Amino acid sequence: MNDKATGLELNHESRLQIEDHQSIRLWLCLLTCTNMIEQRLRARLREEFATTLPRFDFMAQLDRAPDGLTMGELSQRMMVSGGNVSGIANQLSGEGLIDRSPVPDNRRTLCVTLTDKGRSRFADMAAAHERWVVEMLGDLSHAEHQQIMMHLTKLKRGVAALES
Amino acid sequence: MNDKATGLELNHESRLQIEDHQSIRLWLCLLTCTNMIEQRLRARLREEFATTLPRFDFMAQLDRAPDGLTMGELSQRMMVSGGNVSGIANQLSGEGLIDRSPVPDNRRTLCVTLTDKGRSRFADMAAAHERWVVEMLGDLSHAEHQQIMMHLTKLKRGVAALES
DNA sequence: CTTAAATACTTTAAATCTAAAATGTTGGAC
DNA sequence: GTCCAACATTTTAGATTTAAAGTATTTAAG
Repeated sequence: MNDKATGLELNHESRLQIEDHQSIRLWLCLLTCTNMIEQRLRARLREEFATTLPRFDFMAQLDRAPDGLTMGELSQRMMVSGGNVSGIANQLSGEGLIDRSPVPDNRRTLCVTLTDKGRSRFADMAAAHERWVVEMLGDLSHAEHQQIMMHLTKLKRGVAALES
Repeated sequence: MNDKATGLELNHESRLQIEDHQSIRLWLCLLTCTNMIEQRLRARLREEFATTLPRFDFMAQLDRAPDGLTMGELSQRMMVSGGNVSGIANQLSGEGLIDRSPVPDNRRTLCVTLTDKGRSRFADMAAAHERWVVEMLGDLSHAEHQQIMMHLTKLKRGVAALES
């Protein structure tokens, strides 16, 4: 189907191979980009705020959801295991940065929210975090941003649509 | 600088905010994509080959470098700490999948290569891995692949060029 | 009502990962 | 030659992460 796009005439075997290598290369490129950015953010959060990326992510999710989130929702949105969320919640709760309050009509569920202290602590970190991300991605123009977003969104939908 | 590109007239404050949010959104999109793909690959490697992504990555790096790699090179290419590489190397060496041979003119350095057993074991996994990646990224056309690669490569260079 | 399956969360055990210290090696500077 | 900084790797200690088992609660079927 891509023969027309490339204008090359290749037999099935070699075309398939090329397609495969292309996908692998794209995947490795994606992975490298993400790792590079992640490591820089991780290092800066540690140096300047003595915290970790998952802890920051946990608070960011809560900041985006003013009504609070359940542990399960946090696990889904952070894309980590439930046990992991429990552990981070214990830390942050111990430091007075979040509250875990029972939900009236379901005693299994906990609603997690930022405390005032947590919200103001997060605000400082978020401002720096945003500066760092803009510093790293700012080279790209508005149009390029939109193009990549469009492609990655399509990619994301394709992956999410797969069974299993 | 992007005012012209967007055609919108925004004051500095709001334009900056929008730019920031855009970079953040792009970063989160990138992160989500990578995590989704990574989790699927991780699960499949575990289910079908009883191995982990870092072990696979370790062997993949060696497969791509027939002359072998030093521990330091492996650490750099895998983007993980040296200690981590040592640990995985111990595992794989214990299973007879890699060799660690001293380098004649530098007794600090070890040259790591795949054994025949390691190479054939990796071949099976690589074939499946390639199928999985193509299955996930195959929705995109050749042209789209190239565009994303181009943008991500630019992004990567931008990040790598930053000081510190 | 009773039971069983599903849900929300926590705990546990094992693997992974990191930063920092330790070990051994090399290559000049003097 | 001696010393000292840089290098390549391993070890260590501690934090993070995961899958799976465990606990408690809810839902719904019989």
